[in-house]
Amino acid sequence: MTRILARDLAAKAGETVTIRGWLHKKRLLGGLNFITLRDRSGLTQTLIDDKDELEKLRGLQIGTVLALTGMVVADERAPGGAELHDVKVEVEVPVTDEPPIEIDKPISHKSENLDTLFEYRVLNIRNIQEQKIFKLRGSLTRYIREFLDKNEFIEIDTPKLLAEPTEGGAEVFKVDYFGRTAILAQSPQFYKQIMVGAFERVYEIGHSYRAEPSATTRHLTELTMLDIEMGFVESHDEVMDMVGDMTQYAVKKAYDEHGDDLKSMNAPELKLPEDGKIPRFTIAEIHEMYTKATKTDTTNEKDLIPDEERWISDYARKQLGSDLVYATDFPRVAGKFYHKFKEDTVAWADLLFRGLEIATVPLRENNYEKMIEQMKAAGLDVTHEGFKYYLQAFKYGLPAHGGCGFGVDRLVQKTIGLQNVKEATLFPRDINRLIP
RNA sequence: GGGCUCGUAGUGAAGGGGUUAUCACGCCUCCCUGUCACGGAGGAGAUCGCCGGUUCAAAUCCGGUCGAGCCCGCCA
Repeated sequence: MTRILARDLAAKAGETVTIRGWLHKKRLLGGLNFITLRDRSGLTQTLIDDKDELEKLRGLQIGTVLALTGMVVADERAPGGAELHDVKVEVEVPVTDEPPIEIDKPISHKSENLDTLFEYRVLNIRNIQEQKIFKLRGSLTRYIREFLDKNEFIEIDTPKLLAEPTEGGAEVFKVDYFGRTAILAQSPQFYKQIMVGAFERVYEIGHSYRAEPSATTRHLTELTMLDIEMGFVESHDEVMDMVGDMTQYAVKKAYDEHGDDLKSMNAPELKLPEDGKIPRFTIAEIHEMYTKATKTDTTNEKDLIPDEERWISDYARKQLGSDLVYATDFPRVAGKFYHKFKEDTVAWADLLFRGLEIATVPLRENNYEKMIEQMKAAGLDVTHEGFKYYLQAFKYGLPAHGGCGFGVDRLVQKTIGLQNVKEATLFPRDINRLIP
């Protein structure tokens, strides 16, 4: 008999159907016994009154894979308004070992229990509430792709195994590569810029690897980055607007699609600027406002300190009605050799979402001679093989361009309001976790 | 890398010098015909992370160690 899903049960009243899924809950009341089955669409309640059928489930634990065949009966006492009666039980995969955790109840996300959360990820991802996080995540990246595709960006994939560190900055992982040393890519930075020379507009959603010994609620060693690069840009504003529009589009759509789920996860109410213009403050302005408001002097910092990120986000939400805010005009000293510089500042903005940096949005230097100059000024060996192919792109024609590095894990985390970025990741990798 | 906090049945928690180591959920047995965090009766399950020290006596105090969490730093 053809399988039907839990969500379609009510429409099949009066018919005999088969559902397949996992044993989710037994409620044995004696003569009247309820069995809840879980499939990808939800839960189905079934009523088993036949002693022999019930006996097939003796000793079988939650998670047992079952096929249940019975008559669909509409009954308002049943969750979802319908349930299965006169059920025939077929055990497809028996589970006899007691599961180490309970999955029919909310899984603890308290920070002190995160270790258990990830230790038993294989099982707790079967929890319906837990699955909402990753269904939302799937939707967010789907809407991001939708927006970028509409705007004629090409999705690309670039290598994660690289020859050697050339960019500076974050620490890299080294791996043995047939006797040579390879490194894991910290970002697709070079490759996406190179691709601007061919496609103008490109993006990639892929993994980046950071060997920084950062033990915080916002760092992973393996993270999912959305990298975007667009050519023939007129201004930094144009890039910031594009990234801002994309973010608002994806988050708004996700809220529309998953409103009930987000509510059940206690996600904050979404606040986006009515005119679609994300508020902007320069780093210097934020330092000044923060210093004035908190009496903590940050005016000599080159970047925002984490508390400033939270503070300015709080300000933007409460005063300006926006969960998103841009911090612009980083001081010149914060810039890297591939950035486009202004007089005292660098064309680099951070997009903050609910207190956390979720994207860096810079403009790149595209002039070959200037690049060489800036690389030398940064103390880099421009004749190094690692730069050869990168510089070819500049030498043979790279238009003005800019883009962003956008943390997908952080976007998911903050959309829901999770405390730790790892909670938004199926199998997080951090400074001391490599399994499962 | 620095600071602070925490390791007690499978899971989540209580207890902070002398207890038979407590509770909830889960698990096992039995009762229960409308449960949906079902209910009721009974039961099993813990050398209190590990090593050492103090003490007549350590889950409890001290030191070390291992593991975890949070904040800071680092960080495209």
